[in-house]
Amino acid sequence: MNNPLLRKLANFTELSAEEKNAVDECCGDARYFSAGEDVISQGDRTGGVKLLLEGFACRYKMLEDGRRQVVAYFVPGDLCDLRVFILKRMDHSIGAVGASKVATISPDNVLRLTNTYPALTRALWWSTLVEEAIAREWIVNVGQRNALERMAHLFCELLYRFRAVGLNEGMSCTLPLTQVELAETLGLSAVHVNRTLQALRKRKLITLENGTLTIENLEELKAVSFFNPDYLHLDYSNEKPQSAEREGN
Amino acid sequence: MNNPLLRKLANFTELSAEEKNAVDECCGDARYFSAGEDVISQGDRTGGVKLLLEGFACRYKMLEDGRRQVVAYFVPGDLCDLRVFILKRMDHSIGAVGASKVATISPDNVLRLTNTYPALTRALWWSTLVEEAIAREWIVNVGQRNALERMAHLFCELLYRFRAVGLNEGMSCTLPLTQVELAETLGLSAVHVNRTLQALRKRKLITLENGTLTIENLEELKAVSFFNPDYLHLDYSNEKPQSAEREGN
DNA sequence: AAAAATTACTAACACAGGTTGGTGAGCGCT
DNA sequence: AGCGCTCACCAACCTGTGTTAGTAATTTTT
Repeated sequence: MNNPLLRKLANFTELSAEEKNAVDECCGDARYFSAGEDVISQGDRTGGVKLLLEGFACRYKMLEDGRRQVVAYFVPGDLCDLRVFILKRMDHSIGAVGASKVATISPDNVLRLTNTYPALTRALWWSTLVEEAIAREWIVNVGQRNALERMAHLFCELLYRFRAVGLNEGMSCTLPLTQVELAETLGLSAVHVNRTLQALRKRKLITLENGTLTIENLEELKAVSFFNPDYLHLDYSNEKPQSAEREGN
Repeated sequence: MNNPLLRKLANFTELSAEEKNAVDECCGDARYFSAGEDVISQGDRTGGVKLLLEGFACRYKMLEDGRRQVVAYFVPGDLCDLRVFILKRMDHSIGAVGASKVATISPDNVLRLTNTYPALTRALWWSTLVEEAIAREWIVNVGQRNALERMAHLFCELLYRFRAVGLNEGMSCTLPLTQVELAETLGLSAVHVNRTLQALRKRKLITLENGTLTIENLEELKAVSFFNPDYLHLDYSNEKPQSAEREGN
């Protein structure tokens, strides 16, 4: 089964074959979006829940004067809030950052799944709680950390998240971000993003080229950014660090 | 019925007397916390859901080097994430800012309520979605806005939220925040908070003294901070601005 | 009622990060 | 081949905000 949502949920619990099938069937009709295209725009009526199957996407808000802030990234397997359809209109947009494949799960299907499978429901709630925790950590990031720390922290987070769905290659992952987009994510100017990237490269912490991020020294990158992965709640069985390439921390 | 949670949910839907009673009964045993005291601390095992009944509280995270960031405020009627008990440990703390009264609703009661009353369940989901939307707006706030805009935006938000539970007196509300706490909320230094407060006072936009915030010119305060209340989703019946002292935009 | 903390507030200086105005490489058009 | 566009990158200068080091007024503790 290579549904990235199932790979993600496996970080929290084990699901039965029946549950996995039920999820898979809901991801049937998917649409492709090209880089820069909006999946949903601010002000749209809220429809079904979106699931990113392939690619890289973001959630962003615009200020009236044109400033833009990215408030979340989606890696494959990420759902965009399970219950949005309760609200009337989107107060922000979802945009494809790289070319992406997105499935839409209808409200009916969400209700059917959550009414039928308690273990699956718990796993889905876990994923929304993680999403909220990430948002909080981003507030800390822009509020307290300086440019270098912020960027280092973001890269740590993204590596962990790609790894959680098996989309890393060792310490590398595909990350089709421009420096302007990074700036709009970190609350910096594009020029300063450039300076900061160079500082990270000079310190042999990362490389970022051709849409690929490689972390050269994860321990050091975590240390300079005060990165503590607890907020990702990837601790499968009672409070142990996740499996795969398990780390200190 | 003067349960602040019910007053808040009334912004989204009308609940039956039975549903209101069911909620009320779950708020029975409450505890008092004094200013500065932690309601829950980072690392604690997650227990029941907390409901702020009176006072003012915050959610905050600490960095290892002592920096602190407030990532949310709670006004009476606010629940602290409906489903936290799915996670094992708190990745942040909840602290009383002013003296506060907090009820604890057990996981069992949450499950019972949501399994029994669909309309109530929808209203509770609405409140968690609003909480998430506020977190996102805070990312925008610290990421894109300068000191004056940030502070103005926060004060607008708080007035709207106090008003939604009937805890305003016209353009005033009780806000027992020190300048240091404001600094830790807005990602500024305490000194700059002081400067910015004075700028807001000089421009006749607000006063803040003795723990009371008064907004002297809401329209202007909204304008300087690009405040758009849509993200609070207080639109009761189809897309109309809320009642009470209804405003433009 | 004295002592100790906490809080609001001020001034002078320092610096992180923003702004402006560039260059050149790469890439998809026609 | 040439045009337009995007992107990474660079240098010089400017400014918003942080830092440090205070004073004075309140509040809390003893």
